[in-house]
Amino acid sequence: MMTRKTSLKDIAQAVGVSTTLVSYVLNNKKENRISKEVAQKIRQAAQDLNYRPNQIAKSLKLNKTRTLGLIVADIANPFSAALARVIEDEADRQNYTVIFGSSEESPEKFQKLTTTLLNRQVDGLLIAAPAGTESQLAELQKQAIPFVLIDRYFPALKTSYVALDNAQAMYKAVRHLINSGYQNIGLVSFNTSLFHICERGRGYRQALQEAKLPVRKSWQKEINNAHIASEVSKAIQELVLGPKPVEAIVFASNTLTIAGLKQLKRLNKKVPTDLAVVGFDEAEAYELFETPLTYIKQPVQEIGELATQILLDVLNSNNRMIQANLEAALVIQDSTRPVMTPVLL
Amino acid sequence: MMTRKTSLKDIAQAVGVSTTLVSYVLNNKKENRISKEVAQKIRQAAQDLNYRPNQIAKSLKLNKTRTLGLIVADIANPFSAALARVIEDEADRQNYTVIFGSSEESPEKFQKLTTTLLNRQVDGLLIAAPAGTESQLAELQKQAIPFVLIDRYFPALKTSYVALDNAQAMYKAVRHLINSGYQNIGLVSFNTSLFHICERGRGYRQALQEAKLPVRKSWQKEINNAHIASEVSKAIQELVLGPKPVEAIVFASNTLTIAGLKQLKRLNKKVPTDLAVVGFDEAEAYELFETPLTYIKQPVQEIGELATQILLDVLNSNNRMIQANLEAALVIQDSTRPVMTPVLL
DNA sequence: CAGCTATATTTAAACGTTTAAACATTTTAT
DNA sequence: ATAAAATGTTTAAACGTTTAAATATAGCTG
Repeated sequence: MMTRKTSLKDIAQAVGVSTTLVSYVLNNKKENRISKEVAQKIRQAAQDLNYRPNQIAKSLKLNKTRTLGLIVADIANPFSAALARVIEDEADRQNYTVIFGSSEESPEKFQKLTTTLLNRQVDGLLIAAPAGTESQLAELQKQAIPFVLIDRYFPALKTSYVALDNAQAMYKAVRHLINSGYQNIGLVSFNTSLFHICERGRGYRQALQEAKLPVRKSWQKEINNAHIASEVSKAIQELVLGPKPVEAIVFASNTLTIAGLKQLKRLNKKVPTDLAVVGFDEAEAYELFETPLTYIKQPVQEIGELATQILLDVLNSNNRMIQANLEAALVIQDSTRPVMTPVLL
Repeated sequence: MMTRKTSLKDIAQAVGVSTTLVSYVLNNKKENRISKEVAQKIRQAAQDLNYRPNQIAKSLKLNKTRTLGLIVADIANPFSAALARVIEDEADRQNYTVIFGSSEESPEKFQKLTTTLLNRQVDGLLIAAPAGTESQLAELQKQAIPFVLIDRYFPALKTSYVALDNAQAMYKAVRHLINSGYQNIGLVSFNTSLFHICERGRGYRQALQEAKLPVRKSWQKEINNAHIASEVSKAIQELVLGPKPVEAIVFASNTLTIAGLKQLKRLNKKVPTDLAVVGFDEAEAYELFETPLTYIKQPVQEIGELATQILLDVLNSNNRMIQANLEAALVIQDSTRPVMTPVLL
């Protein structure tokens, strides 16, 4: 019953040649040396026996698995999911398979994941690193394991990465708000050491400073990623109902944006009448908000493709260390409608 | 430089024993036979040399990869993403790795994916099958490849599956609408041969029939999955603005629900004042809609866990063919607020 | 001390590939 | 006619594991 899968040996036996010859034919090697008839017979037999090369054996021999490991921050996050999809596509195009895992922002889970993936002999890694994993990455580097960081990176670490120009992205958003007549602008970001998030804060402050607007500590809310719902609710409440209410809020991630919009809805604050809002990232959810949202759009496609390409280049020893900070687009919609100036009224 | 990874052989050499012994020690086999000191020395050496077992070699030898293949319909869909996450977790708990791919509902892509995954010698497959893949599944079955269907299944195919009790789920939703005073109820579903979707239609009709309400063809919209945005827009328009407008709409998937809500917003129809709505599946997006949505909640966790467990049981030859139709919950919120009856006014 | 048992370790083959090198046969050149 | 070159195919080893079977050594029994 349980017929074993056909191997090169089986084909060799069927045709009456050596497995070597079968291997050569099926891999199109030494083409000029092999007689047409035999090659034909071998191909026919392979087809007849429904031959499927055993990638495991191949991997063992060649010490290459044509498999990439992908570690995302949280596969349930649409940004991660989109990235995973792009990377999977690009890898597939180059005949690579992707194994993925989600670190849930935990350094321990991250450690475990890299171990698992490396045990499976992935050829290289694409990593969205959680906070506090810098030393782990340095260790990988020391072991000469090829990897490319995506989305997040550590300025002190000399590695290839593909990320956003986060400061610029946020700067652009805040400039847009200022140009649209908003002056009291709040920020809802994370309480984290992650460099890319800090950069978003920096872009926000830089835009305010350049416009000679005050940079208030109380308007920069830092949320703990583990308690988004409650902390964002509180933050928004303080921003819009406090003694110095803001005229606009800019968010530093899609999850923060969604939590924020929910709370604004709950507080019955109207956008942009009561305040303007700029979201981060795209999300289907935004489209169901009362007002079409102005948001910072990340080039997910480019990030995923470039990162994959860099990694594959490294694997094919076309060595190149690349540090890319791609530019975000600001999609301007009604949530940041320009303020009617008193002069015009 | 590029130091090769340490193998059993290296450890054996370091300690001065055979690789066999190293293998035994590191796998805790023949424990009672091996001298404590040697075992200790071997373990120490393994640690010192940072030994990582080569899973590829192991797989080749044991003809088991401890890898599951997961084929989802579309990883960008939150339902798929959630499922992937649950499955990944459950597999990981049993020390299995998951390789996944997304068929995008295409039988060709599906074919390619199964081939890829099988070439990588996955031990078994978890499959959300696209329409038109029944024969491919039958073929897998013929080749005695262990798999479990998730979410979708084919009644004619004797396979293990874990899915929803789709008819029941929809029946429940429509009954709830009827009990809440709605009589003219529209359905937005897919134009597909997929059994689980058809079942949703059946549940809808059954509820209407039992309540002696007319079942109108024009109230059952069938959308082509490739053109959701445009076709749902049109369907909604017809349902709410046509000669016989409906009082309620029930959707047959999360994507349809989101597209529908967007259009209702565009048409400025108020829920539940102008009409009631029942969504399918959960989605973060629902929470940003003007009205908290009544929706059919799938037990994603259970589906993923059960499917994985069944597959693993099969792999451990605790054979069991299981066909599970799990029950959905109806989360009742404001979008189906009971109609004020004239009597009460 | 022969024979047995228990304990500790090794030998050798296998999993399914790849590939350098060897071998055998035919063709070409001189 | 013979050496050299070209053509076609095979041999053998290797990748890093696992594991049945063989072997070696010591301890015990009567």
